Amino acid sequence: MNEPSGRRERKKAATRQKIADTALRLFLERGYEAVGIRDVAAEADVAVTTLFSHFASKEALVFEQDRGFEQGLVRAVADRAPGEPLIPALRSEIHALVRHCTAPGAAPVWNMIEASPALREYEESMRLRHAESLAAALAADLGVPEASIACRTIARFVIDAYALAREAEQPEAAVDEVFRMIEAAWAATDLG
Amino acid sequence: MNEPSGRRERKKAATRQKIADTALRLFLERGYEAVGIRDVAAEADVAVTTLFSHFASKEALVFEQDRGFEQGLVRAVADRAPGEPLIPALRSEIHALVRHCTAPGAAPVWNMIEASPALREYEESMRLRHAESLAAALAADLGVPEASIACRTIARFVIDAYALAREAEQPEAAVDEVFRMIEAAWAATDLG
DNA sequence: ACCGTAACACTAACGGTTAGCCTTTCGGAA
DNA sequence: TTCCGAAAGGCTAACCGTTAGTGTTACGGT
Repeated sequence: MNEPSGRRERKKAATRQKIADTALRLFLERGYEAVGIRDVAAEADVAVTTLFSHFASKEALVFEQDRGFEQGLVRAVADRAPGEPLIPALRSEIHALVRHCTAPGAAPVWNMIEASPALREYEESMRLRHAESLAAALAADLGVPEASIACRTIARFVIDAYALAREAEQPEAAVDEVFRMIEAAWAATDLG
Repeated sequence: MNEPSGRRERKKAATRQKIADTALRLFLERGYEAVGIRDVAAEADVAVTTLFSHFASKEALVFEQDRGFEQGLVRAVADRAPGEPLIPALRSEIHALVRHCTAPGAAPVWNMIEASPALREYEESMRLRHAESLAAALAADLGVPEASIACRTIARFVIDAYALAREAEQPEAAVDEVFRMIEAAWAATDLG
């Protein structure tokens, strides 16, 4: 009934990619707010409704790879080397994310995001989702109930580290500074 | 040129209050999404544009007292008794906020907020603003630069405590649990 | 060869938000 | 007291993101 591999899947993926590429190009050329959904759809040669069947919102066009970030975090916990302590594993994952975002080529996109309140707000709500996924992964890894306050707290703190680093002048140093605090917070729980 | 006290100010405040009261009443009666801005404006007997000159968005109608929360946090730092340690002062402020939100009479409003993604998202972005104000207050109180990572981190953590407590089954206990972690994080900084 | 359905298109609208422009009303200076 | 400037409010009309409703095409599995 399923087993995706087929022409359909390829076409769908191609359409999605074409929309995302077109959107990002237009946004960078003319500015995020100056480009309307109808512009993107027309330039990508798809209907507006098609665009929205691939992306839930205009902002989602910019954060196309959001899923990767989320899965990276979860895997940093679940798939870490046996015996590797939790917090350092998370720290290096956050380091990787920050490096990815501060890479030279990525500057224009992140400038655009910082210039748009709508995009900043969307990113924050995205991070909330990431924190919840991470909390679930932590709870699973530690064998405690999902609602565990300690897990949810650490998850939020880790996401905060990413957010704070992104706004800092020296992102890498900021990650280390915040993680020193997280390490202490973690040690203060029953679980640490 | 200014010195507010006048009939104009009173009328303006009255209009604002009337709009907020009407909006909250309609939202609770019919549900947040089922009530349109035009409904609120009509029922409050003002023009839509007038409504938007008092409130920046539909969501802002629900969080009318947002300012009070923000100032409370800042004052908890700035106006605390001389010699009183920082973190406990923040903890009792958060306790007060949580008690305020979990008060019996407030339940319908918070249920409504939890039921609406738009309102939840707005609340989160509101908290971001609060965290930034708190970070500034902390930096001022401690005599460190505004950009100080430690201040910004603690501010975020404190706001997280509020957010986590609001979602917890036992909000008061959650506040204490998170603040044990914050205390440890604070002690791990240069400032603590 | 055929059927079910996923992908896409088109039209219209809805609802929040804003721009442009005009009227009223108050506060304070002349 | 009078009058001017500005603030508050109003009206109209639109913009823009988003969705519902309704088809149409083309692919995949049977």
